[in-house]
Amino acid sequence: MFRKRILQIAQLSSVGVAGYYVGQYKGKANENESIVVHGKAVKNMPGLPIFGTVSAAAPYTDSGAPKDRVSQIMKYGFPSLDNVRSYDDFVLSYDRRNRVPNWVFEHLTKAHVAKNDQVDRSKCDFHPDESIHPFFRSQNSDYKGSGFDRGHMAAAGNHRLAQKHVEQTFFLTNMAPQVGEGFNRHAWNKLEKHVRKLTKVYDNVYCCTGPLYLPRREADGKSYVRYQVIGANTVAVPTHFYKVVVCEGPGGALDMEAYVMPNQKIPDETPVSSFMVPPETIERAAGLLFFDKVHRSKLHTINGKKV
DNA sequence: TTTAGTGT
Repeated sequence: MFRKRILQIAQLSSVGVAGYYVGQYKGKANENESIVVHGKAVKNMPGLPIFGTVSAAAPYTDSGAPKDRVSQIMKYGFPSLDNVRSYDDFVLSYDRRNRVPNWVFEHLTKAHVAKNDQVDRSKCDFHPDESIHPFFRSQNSDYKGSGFDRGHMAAAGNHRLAQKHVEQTFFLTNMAPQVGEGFNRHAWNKLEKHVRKLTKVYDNVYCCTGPLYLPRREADGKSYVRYQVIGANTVAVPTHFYKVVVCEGPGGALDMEAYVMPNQKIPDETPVSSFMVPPETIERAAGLLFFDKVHRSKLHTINGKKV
């Protein structure tokens, strides 16, 4: 059934994701499995930042090496630490290589998405984010004439509590090139509205959004990841976008939904639900773990199905 | 309604 959904997406996008995931989505979430870190078995506990930058940067002393060895090796600086940026109403990780976000995180409630006459989207302008090094910063000129929209990852309509909040969603750090007609302005917008509507049912909605670069089988039978880049700063045009949401009901019950949509014109009648995929699929493709602190067994449903 | 780009 999941495979069928992926196939639908693959057909829609002519992107061969199907073979990529077959037999894999059941493989995750074995919480009792031990993981070897620094030659020691470590229990795979949700929320333990085994793979995080923090642990990579922390000195490891069990080998008898000098405590400050890491700081000696890295004397002149780490090439990157996660490039996380926190704004007033959303948080993102910026992909300096592709000049688009890795992921953007939002917390939505009824109040955050409610209509607010004090907030005017039309007063907002797209701005380059000066906190990003100029080598990696995307500019409005990169998008101009490209044929692609500056597509919000954290949607402007999700941040209506204050004018300042909606304005911050217009930083180019929150943008990725999206097909406008039939995608950003239609199918993707429909998905964003669906997520906003979840706040009518749930007290809290946690939403993670980002790009994907999925491999596709080409004429020679081999798979390649191929994507366009635009502008002087070679901003990557993702092949797909994902959205993973966790919804918290009144009793603390958790439901998860996960979507992947191809960055292309999508027929208007296509239901949002046809883009549902197992969250593991996105995690494997993106190299990210979503809602790692939530034990998957605490989830009542994933994509509307009992776990 | 919300998502934007282009032309003025």
